[in-house]
Amino acid sequence: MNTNEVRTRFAPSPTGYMHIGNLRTALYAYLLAKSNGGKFILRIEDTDQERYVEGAVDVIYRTMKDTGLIHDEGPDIGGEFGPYIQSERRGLYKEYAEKLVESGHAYYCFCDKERLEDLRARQTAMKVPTKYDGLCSKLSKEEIQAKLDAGVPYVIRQKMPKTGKTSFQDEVFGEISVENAILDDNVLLKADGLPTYNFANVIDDHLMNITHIIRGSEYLSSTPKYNLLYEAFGWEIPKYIHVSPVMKDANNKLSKRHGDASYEDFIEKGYLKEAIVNYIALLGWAPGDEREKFTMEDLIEAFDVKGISKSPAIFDEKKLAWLNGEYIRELSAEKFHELAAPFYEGVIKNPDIDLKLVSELLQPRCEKLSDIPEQVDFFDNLPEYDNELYTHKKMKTNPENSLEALKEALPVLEGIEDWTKENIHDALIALVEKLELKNGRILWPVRVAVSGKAFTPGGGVELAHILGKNETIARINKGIEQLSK
RNA sequence: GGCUCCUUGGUCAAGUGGUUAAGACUCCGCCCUCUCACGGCGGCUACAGGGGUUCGAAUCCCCUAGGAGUCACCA
Repeated sequence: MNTNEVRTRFAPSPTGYMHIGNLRTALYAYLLAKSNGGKFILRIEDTDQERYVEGAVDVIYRTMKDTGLIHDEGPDIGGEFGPYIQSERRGLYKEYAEKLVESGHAYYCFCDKERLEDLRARQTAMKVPTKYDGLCSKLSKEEIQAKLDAGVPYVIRQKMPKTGKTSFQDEVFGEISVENAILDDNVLLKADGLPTYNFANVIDDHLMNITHIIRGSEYLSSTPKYNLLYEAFGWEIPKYIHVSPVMKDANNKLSKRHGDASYEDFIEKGYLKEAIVNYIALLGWAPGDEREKFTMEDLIEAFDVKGISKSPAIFDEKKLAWLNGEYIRELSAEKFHELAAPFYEGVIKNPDIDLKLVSELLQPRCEKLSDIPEQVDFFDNLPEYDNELYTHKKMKTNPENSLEALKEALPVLEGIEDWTKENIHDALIALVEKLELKNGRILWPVRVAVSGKAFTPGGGVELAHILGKNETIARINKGIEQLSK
């Protein structure tokens, strides 16, 4: 193995859906590895059996594959540092925890939940920091052995130094340093024999040769404790890259628990995965130049830890929508139609409507695919509309002259043999010229009559073409009829 | 509350002692135009506040305010 190789990991716990913040962390880890020609590892942290959610692992696999965050090692594909699921590594942590006990960096603790709760309650009441009081660290060897022999349940706690301070260099936040005295003697190994995150992540990151740890800034304050562990083992401390959370608004993180959209929700709404990846890459990271559109390859090439910002970023769906619109417009007509098709279902049932033509109209007019239904609802059925729709100041139209316009347009349309867009256009423009009017005087009333709406994708000519001759004539007649009343 | 951090327009952000303080989204206006959208052009809006240091501070230091994270046998 190349000892200089950059190795990063994404280590989610399978407790629910993949939310945007998680995905972004995974993205950054992937980008850091790939921009350095390194390896990206997926590790599932399922040491908390109580929070395990069935199917959550599959969501993780699916999302990563979908977005192109392809891992080089992981539970599903293996690798030389497996297993990559913490619960399958359970046997290995105990040995390390015991090593720490031997070297004096950890100790057995037999305190039960009641005592700990009581302790915490008293400390809270006294307005004193809540931390373990170290009672069991004072146990003699004999006392410990006796309890062990008696089968008293125990945990192993990390023994923190009482003096001095621990500091480290974070790649984005700079130097972070804390007084050792305030560090709590955290549980390393739980009574069920499984490690806590605090312990497992250190052991696993080391055993898996992780060189750069990218994770949320919520771990910033506990990182010194992890470093003490690395030091106790005599292991090399990895580089840390902590990233600030993605926020819903100024005060709240984006979270699935609060009903905020997950990756899959955005896909359902008709956002393109490329746009989502592109957008979240820019949420909390900037390339340093003015580019805004990035393919995954571009991101790999441009990514640099220096561009990661310290402050939290608020997720702005408007900007995502804009970016998504950019991606939609770049699609080939075929591809767009393929993606749009599901959104016509149940909205346009008339088999005479050529959906490909509808797609042509829609492609420059939607930011996300879910914008489609409301834009095309008039194709199947002409909505009820008010005659006032015929009034348009700029077009200089009103119900009276619109009635005249429709009456003029009707025979012209009826006279078109070959119902093509060009023919419809040319015929109506010829009429406009004959009557010496502005285009809008004829075309606006036609558009209103065939659609019954104030805004439509495309103009009267396009809509008439898609609706077909019979339906167009019928709708013009309907317009004439209701304007004549 | 203790500790660790954060703070450039409404939002994302560039910026590392000297700039008219970029750019993008949003919003507004104009152009294009048969509506809408696309596209083009233009505009509004920012260095949280107060002290220093310096010839000079968004950039360095201190204080204040606001915000976040963390203080579990969760991760």
